[in-house]
Order: sequence, then C-alpha cells, then structure tokens
Amino acid sequence: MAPKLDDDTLGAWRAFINAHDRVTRRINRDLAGAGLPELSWYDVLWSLRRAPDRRLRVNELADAVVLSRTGLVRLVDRIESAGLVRREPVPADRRGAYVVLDDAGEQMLRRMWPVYAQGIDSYFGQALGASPARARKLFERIADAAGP
Amino acid sequence: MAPKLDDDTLGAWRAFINAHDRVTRRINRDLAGAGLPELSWYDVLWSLRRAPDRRLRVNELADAVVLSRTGLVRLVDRIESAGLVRREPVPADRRGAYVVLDDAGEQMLRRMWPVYAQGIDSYFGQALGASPARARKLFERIADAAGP
DNA sequence: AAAGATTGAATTATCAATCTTG
DNA sequence: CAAGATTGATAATTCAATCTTT
Repeated sequence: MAPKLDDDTLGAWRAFINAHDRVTRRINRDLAGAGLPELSWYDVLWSLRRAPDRRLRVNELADAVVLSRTGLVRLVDRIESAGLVRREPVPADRRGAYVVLDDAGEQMLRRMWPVYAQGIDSYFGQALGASPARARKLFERIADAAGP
Repeated sequence: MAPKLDDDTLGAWRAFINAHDRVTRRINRDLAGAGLPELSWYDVLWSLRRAPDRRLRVNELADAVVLSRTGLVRLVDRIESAGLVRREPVPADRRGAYVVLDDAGEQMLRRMWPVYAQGIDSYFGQALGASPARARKLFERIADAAGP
C-alpha cells in the first residue's frame, strides 16, 4: 500500500511543489507590478495565436490550458470582457463556439512577453544549468507519468 | 528586456507547469476518492508533527505551507473545525497562537499517507529515473532561484 | 509604531445541473 | 441519449483593513 519512498524522492517532491509556487507567484507579481494580467491570460492568448486562423474551440482551449472546462469558460468571459478575444459561431456545428484572438489580444501578448520571459529566465531558466534539454525531458516524463 | 529563451528552456517551463498541475490533480483526486482531505491538509498536519511539541506558530506554519498567511488562517479554521488541530495561547506572548496537532490529526496523517505516498511514487517518483537525488537538487535550485 | 493574527469583501475555481444541438 | 458549452451554487484564495498586544 505505502510504497517506500526514499528521502530524495520525497525531498524532490517537496522542492517541486515549492518551486512551482514560488516561481509562478513571482512571475505573477512582476506582471501585476507592470499593470499586466496574470499568467493564465497569457496561456490563453498564446494558445490562440499558435492555432490555425487564430481560433480554437472552447474544449480545445481547455486542453491547452491548466484549468477545468468550467474554469476556462469563466476565464474566457473575463478576457472577452477585456476585449482581447471574441467568440464566434462554428459554421458546421451550432453547438460549438470558437474563441478567436483579437488584435488587442495580440498586442497584449507582445506587452506581456518581455516581463514573462524575464521571469521564466531568472526564476527558472537560470537554475536549469547547462542542459535545459535534460530538464525538459525530465518534466515531460513527469507530465506523462501523471497522464491527462 | 526580453531575454532570448531557447526552445528547451521554454519547453521545460511549459512541461513544468503541466506536470505540476497533472500530478497534484491526480493525487487530490485519489485522496478525494478515498474520502480523505486534500493535499494542503496533509502539509499542515505533517509540518506540525515534525515540529517540537507538535506545535507551530501561525506564521511559522505559513512559511512551511504553500499558502499566504491569510489563506493559512482560513485553512487552519477548517482543519480545526474538523477536530484535527486546536489553537492554544502562547505563554510568553499573548498576541500569538500555537496551532497544535491533535490525536485525531495524527490518525488522519496515517490514513492519508498510503494514498499520498502511492501518488507521489507513481505519478512523480517513477519519472525521476535512476537518480532522484539529482532531480531533487534541480528542484531545490529552482526554488532558491525564485527566492522566498 | 510594529508584530501577530484575524476578519470582510472581492476574485477565482470547482462541481453538479442545465440548455442546446447533433 | 451524447457532445459542446454555459450557468448556479459552493468553496477557496487573496488583498486590504482591523484588532490586540508588544
């Protein structure tokens, strides 16, 4: 039942939780300090810009973002109120809705990126050491191990 | 201003966010499925048990847990309502309050541990590969880089 | 005035139920 | 009935303001 976890695995776990909390908090603080919206907004805008025709179905977006489907609907409401995205009907399927990136959303993305990138670099990237690729593989293995 | 982030660092960052979300979600789901409280409760109870005399000041506890001071006060309220901890006055300093682990809290800790440990092992530990110690150091470097 | 802790009000996240279309 | 999306109710997190003691 209770697998024997060695000290390093347990220590790694606690450090992992801690690292995530600190890094995201600092980045969000930096963004707020610059009068910009938080991380989750960036994730939504960024996912949309990468998508063909700058649009995604609500469900697709929910998969791309760290949030429940319901949570995403609420988040899109707020971002739409801010005029950064809009909803559009889906031609073939009248149940669905596209979320489409607006120009103001693209501008916001550009304003946020310097602050965000700086945060990733100084609070996270620097600590990865000589081989970011190795760290990347490690994180991807963890994400895969935890499944969808 | 915008540092050049290489693809691996950025990929590592996205995988990191993703991994954290998936692992904590799964563990919390497993706990809920077993009729047990969520992760943050465990953190509080565990911190108290390690502490001398099974008690910590509210501020000390807030440092040990991934939560703001206010958030911790609310969390302790709930855990106290569940009868797992109690507040006690601090002899020398009448401003302060100890949070003390109750026997029911220790029992809860023991009930939660198998589920929690299993989750850490299968969703996280397995992916660390041959050297958990190396992973641990990496996570600790990140936590340090992001400061307190 | 500052430290320790708490509360009120506002924001956000989540579950279950709902509505609409396929 | 199932899929896509949304809403209502509930719970949790946070900021600023507050209260008490040092």
